[in-house]
This record gives sequence, C-alpha cells and structure tokens, in this order.
Amino acid sequence: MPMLTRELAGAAAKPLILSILASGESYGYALLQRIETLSSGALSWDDSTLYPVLHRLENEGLLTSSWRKAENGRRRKYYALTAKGRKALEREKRQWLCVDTVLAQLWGLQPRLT
Amino acid sequence: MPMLTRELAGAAAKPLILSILASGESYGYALLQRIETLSSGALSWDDSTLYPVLHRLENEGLLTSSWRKAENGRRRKYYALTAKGRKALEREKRQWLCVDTVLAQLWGLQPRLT
DNA sequence: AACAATATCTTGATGATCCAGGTATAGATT
DNA sequence: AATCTATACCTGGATCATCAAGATATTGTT
Repeated sequence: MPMLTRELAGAAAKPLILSILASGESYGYALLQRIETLSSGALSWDDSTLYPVLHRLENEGLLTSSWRKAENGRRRKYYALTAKGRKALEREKRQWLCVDTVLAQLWGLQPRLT
Repeated sequence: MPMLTRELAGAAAKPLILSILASGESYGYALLQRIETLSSGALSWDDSTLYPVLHRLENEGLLTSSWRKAENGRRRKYYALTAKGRKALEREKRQWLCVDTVLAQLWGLQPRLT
C-alpha cells in the first residue's frame, strides 16, 4: 500500500484480510483487488507484501488453504477462515476500535456506536 | 502497549504522539500517562518503547526538544510539534481514516462524518 | 509472436518494536 | 539515615515484519 506508512500498512493487513475472508473464502489476487475496490483505489498493495502475510496467517492457524482450478482454467490458492481465525478477527477488531476511540477523542470526532 | 499487537502498537504510536503534542508541548513520562488516561487504562505503553519513537520523530524533524527544569525540581525533556510535524499529523490522520473507513465498511459500522 | 492480465512465490536489505537492563533525583516513610 | 516509590530518561541486541526486486507460469488478445 504505497500511500500508507509502513507501520499502518502492517497494522491494517491482518484485520483487512481476516475481515474479507469472514464473508467467504478467497484467494490472493482477488484480495488485492477487493481491497483496492473497497478503498476506491486509495489502498493498493503489492502482491509480494500480501503473500507472505497469508502464509504467516496460515502458519498461525488462522487460515487454511487449498489449491483449486478456477473456471478460467487458472490455478488458485483459496484461503478460508478457521475458527481460530474468527476469534483472532474479533480480537483485532476490538483492538482497532480501542485505538480508534482514543484517536477520535483527540481529533474531536464522534465516537462510534458499537 | 501490552494488549495491542506489535503491528497496531507501531501504527498507533506516531499519530497518538503527534495528536497529543498538537494541543501543546509535553514530555515522555506525561505522554505515557495521557495515553493511559485517554484509553481508560486500555493502552499502556512501555517507556522503553516510547523514547526511541520520540527520538525518531525528532530526528525526522517533526518534533523539537528542550531540556527544562519543572516546578517539582526534576529535569524533563519537553517535546513540541514543528510545522513539519503538523503536516505529518494531517497525513497520518488522513491515512488512518482511510483504513478505518474500509474496515468500518467491512464491519458494517457507520461511516464517520468528517 | 508478442503482450497484457492473471496468479503465486522467494530472497535479501531495511527498519521498527520489544525486552532487559542502566542512570538519576525528589519526596515520603520507616 | 536508610529505604522505598514515583518520577524521568536512555541504550543495545534480539526479534520480527515490510518492501523491492526478481522468478515462474498460464490464458486470452493484438
């Protein structure tokens, strides 16, 4: 994500990926496009940044992966959230909102209704 | 910040510090307490994490520092935002809100009114 | 044939947190 | 006087994560 600082990109990666996968399995390339779409082009990741994150999350047991052939004939590695991944997402969400609440206070923004 | 992931802590540090200093100069120890207060105790930093960040920000020209003696007789290193720091804060803010907007969409939360 | 888009991966350099420690003073308590 | 607690700052090394660059391979289009 070129317009984001290294740190914010790092912090955003995990919750973003887990959140997208929470509504159904997907694969690397599609995740990149989904994020770009959701942010109206503001967030565009480099694939060489995403793949290691996916591997790490799988290694931590938050995701499972399976190679499959898509309709267009290409092989894709589909990722799906595990139960552990779902819990991790809740944790990530809570943490993000915690920091966000503090920043919102400092910036004089409305608090979010949970 | 023990209850935050390494990555989120890293991403939060810069905007938090810059935002607090935007409303007046302060010093390391006070920043730690201020953050703990603002978050109702949820965010508590280790001082050995904060100081290097302050040094880095000063090194980047976002802060200036000056040793001074406080009323209580102790020496403190006061940090103040520079013009460059103020611009950096705006950038950080924009970036944070950008990511936050995407996450809010994914989580079905209300968008924030700017 | 050549090219653009799709799809994934690895390696090495860089950069940042985190832990564990160290230094020092003021004020209150024993 | 001695000790403890809170205040106040700093550094070095281990660890971990992004990032850039480059590699591989297939499909559909010009």
